Amino acid sequence: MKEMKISEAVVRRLPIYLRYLNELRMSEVQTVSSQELGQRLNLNPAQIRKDLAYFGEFGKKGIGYDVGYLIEKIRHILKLDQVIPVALVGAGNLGHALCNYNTYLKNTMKITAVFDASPNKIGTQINQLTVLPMDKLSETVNEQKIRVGIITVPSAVAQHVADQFVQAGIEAILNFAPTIIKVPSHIRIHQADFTAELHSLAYYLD
Amino acid sequence: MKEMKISEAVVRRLPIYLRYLNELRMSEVQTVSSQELGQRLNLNPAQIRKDLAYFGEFGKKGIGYDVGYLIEKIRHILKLDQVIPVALVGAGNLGHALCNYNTYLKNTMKITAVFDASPNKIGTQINQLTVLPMDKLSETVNEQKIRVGIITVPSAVAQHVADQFVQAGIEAILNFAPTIIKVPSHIRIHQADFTAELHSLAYYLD
DNA sequence: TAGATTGTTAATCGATTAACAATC
DNA sequence: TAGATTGTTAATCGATTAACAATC
Repeated sequence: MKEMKISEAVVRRLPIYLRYLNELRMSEVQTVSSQELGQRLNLNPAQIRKDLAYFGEFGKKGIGYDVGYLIEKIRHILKLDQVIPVALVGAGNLGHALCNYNTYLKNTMKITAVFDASPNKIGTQINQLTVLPMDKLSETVNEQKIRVGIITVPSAVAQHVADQFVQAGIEAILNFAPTIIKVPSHIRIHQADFTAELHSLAYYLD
Repeated sequence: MKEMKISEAVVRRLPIYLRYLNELRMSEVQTVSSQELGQRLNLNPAQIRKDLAYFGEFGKKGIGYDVGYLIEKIRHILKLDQVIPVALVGAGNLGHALCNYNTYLKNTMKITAVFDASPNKIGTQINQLTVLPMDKLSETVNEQKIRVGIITVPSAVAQHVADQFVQAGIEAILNFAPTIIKVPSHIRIHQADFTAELHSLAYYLD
């Protein structure tokens, strides 16, 4: 059980559980069943129980899950029981928007450095952060122990930015540019592809 | 074959194919094999052939696929051989960023109206669009035959905006707010959830 | 105790991949 | 013709769901 490989589908659901559990805690709900979770999140209760059971026995038979305890556990599983420093490259509107989520994400992932190639952007402020030039990337990643990189630059330069992230020693990348970028296999990469999302939506129109 | 149900996984890959094919066309590449596509997109060639075969026989044995022809076909399958008018609610940084994609998406989905509840935002310009008040939503959706809605408002009001979209007669929604919203079953909804994406990324850190 | 709900096994369902005849 | 590559079937793999004993 210790060394079981967890599927990507499971890992993608955990943050969804976590978010709703946080809402429940804010409403001072003490306990929740897989049934209630499933109802709210449009998921099968058996699936939720199975997902959680990969990591331990977090529930109580006949009762359900303690909200606070389950939050703790999922945060730990996702390694979100620590602040993970994040760098963002591309100080446009999208980069700006993402920086605003720092408050929302406060005790977990935190954007601690913003970069841009354009002299117009360098030196400007985004929230409390000063936009840095690209040649400070490697140095900053090291100093601040940044582990994750976010790419919000145009597609044409996304691969180049990814290469610089990899060079600098980042462990994972979230790419918003609408293009598939290549990274070495030890780097985790997720695609946040708004245009593909919209295009696949069109298929379902009548 | 006419009435076969296509899985969501297949539909999500089509825009990825389309995008790379467009790149190939720009480089004046005439023909591409499933092998080459797979290599570039990190997909199994058999999967690509199977995906395409759900919709017809688009390739030539021994040769591969004609780039221009396949683009035509996928655009048609995704209903992107027409301009689909889109409304966006939430004229913040994120909304602003998405409006900038209009150029990129030019002959397909097009944001034709932007709304916001805040008096500070109403009347301001985003690209060529004037930000409208929420009470113009229904009217505008009807007049412009808008079929898709994008939500870029805070989580707390996302459900309310979705309800208004549904009321106005929209067919599909792309929600950027980090919360699960509920819509009637005839409405297609996709989640563009940046925070969940980041959180699941953390799991894969060492 | 009776009712509720978990954790887990077994059954089902669906998606991916391998293999290959057809054919350009 | 020989080499390449499709379209498609069969095999494999994996994920979801149903069912239920255990137990709070």
